[in-house]
Amino acid sequence: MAEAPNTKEKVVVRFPPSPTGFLHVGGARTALFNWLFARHHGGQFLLRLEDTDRERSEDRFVEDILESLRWLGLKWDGEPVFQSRRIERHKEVAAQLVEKGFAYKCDCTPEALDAYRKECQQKKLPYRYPGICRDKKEVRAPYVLRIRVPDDGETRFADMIRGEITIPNKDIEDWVLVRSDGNPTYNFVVVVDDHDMGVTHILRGEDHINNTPKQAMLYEALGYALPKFAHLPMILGSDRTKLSKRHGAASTLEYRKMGYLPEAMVNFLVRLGWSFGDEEVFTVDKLKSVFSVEHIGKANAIFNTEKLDWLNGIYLREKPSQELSDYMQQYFKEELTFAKSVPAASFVEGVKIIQGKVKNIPELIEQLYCLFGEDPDYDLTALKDAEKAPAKQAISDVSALLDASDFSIEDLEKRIRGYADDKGEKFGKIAKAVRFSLTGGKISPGLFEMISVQGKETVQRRMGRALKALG
RNA sequence: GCCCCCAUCGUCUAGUGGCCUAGGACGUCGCCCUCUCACGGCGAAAACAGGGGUUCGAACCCCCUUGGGGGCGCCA
Repeated sequence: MAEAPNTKEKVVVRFPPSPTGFLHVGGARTALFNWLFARHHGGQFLLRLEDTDRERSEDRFVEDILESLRWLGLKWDGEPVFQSRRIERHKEVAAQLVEKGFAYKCDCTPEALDAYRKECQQKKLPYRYPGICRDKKEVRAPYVLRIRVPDDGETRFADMIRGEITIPNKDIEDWVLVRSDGNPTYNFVVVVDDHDMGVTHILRGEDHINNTPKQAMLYEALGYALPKFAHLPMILGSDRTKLSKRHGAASTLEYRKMGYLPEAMVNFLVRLGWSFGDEEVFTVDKLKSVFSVEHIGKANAIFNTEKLDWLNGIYLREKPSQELSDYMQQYFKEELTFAKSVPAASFVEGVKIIQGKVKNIPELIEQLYCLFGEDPDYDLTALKDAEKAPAKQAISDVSALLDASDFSIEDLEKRIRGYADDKGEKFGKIAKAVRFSLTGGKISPGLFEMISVQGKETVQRRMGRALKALG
């Protein structure tokens, strides 16, 4: 049953990656949850590139992120916002903050602070900016802008997943709003941008919980309405730590290369931290109708691809062969050059008889190569010695039998099964010999389907070569 | 060290006080189906971290311990 989207509440969410690296699967899942949340509520899903760290931001990462989202089918609304282009606005708000007395200038040097930080570590004391410049009348450039955090009290906020979260103000330092070079920091701009973009709900990783009170103070200081927060459980690597570059194929697009279908990836990712009773397999449409934060869990999940493989097999099996062929032409063109001269219709037929037996696209391509690539090398160990002579006989008989066949599956089945019956042989034996002649080994798609797809010329040529190999 | 969050099979999870001798899924292992490989079917092993409460009754509520994760930047 499609649940009617809640149209009463306006929903605007955003996904704000920073283009300082590839989009890893944790980020992809955050994007997915946001997108699903927006689609479920008939709201907007905005994209913002947090590229204020000019040193580390790169265009290729922007492209990687956009391409990852496109691949997964997570269409964003409107044009992506580049945070770096909003710096004048950020400075304007910073000035307001100083004017209202919520922020002050600080000329402590990074070196001095580092030394103090080390000292704290040695003494096993918690480090926090000690407030040296809080009441200074005069500061010398270069200086940073710090927010004045109350010494007492606590800051609390509601989390849609975890309930109320409370953090004592004494544990929050007078953090930097604007760097000495004039560039604003993350915790500051994120508030300004989310407000300006009209963001109503923030779904993000649990690693941001500690940033939330800092941001909440700013919302209050600026008189902005506080959005609703939902801190998602994290996806951890197999070593149970936060996902990062060193976790092998952490980049989303790598999974495309590994031959996972986007629908499998989406299905897999959504089940990491979200559930819907006993159901495991979801179409995107179904997700749009049933997704809800209430079913998001609290505990971190380990990224383990066993279930992904299973899901991928399901989606591979179900995908219309023509669509799957097109998909492969789009993303695996290089790998398919061996099939250039194969007629399109035969290629699709080939895909059709293999797609149900593999769990990713490289495996599918490997099998297609067996069908359409170069003739195989014959692995004589595939047949026991005692099987070789009867196999030769069967191969040569079947080859002759095929002269008159129209190569339809029905006709092939009738002829070959008939031959086995006539000979008083088990069909399995004949099949094994024929399979060997066409593949050089013992594994193949269904025999008749394979023969039909390969066609008379290839089949008889390979049979001839097999006979030669058998001596 | 300080702060925050979390805790059910190996993994993803259902479970919101009695329906739980804890359900599903992946993976693993048997068996069946079968022209091979897959698919599919059937079955098995496999978990409430520990200790205290509260209650007639606790996987579920509270506290402590332990364990795990995250955060403590002029990164985002």
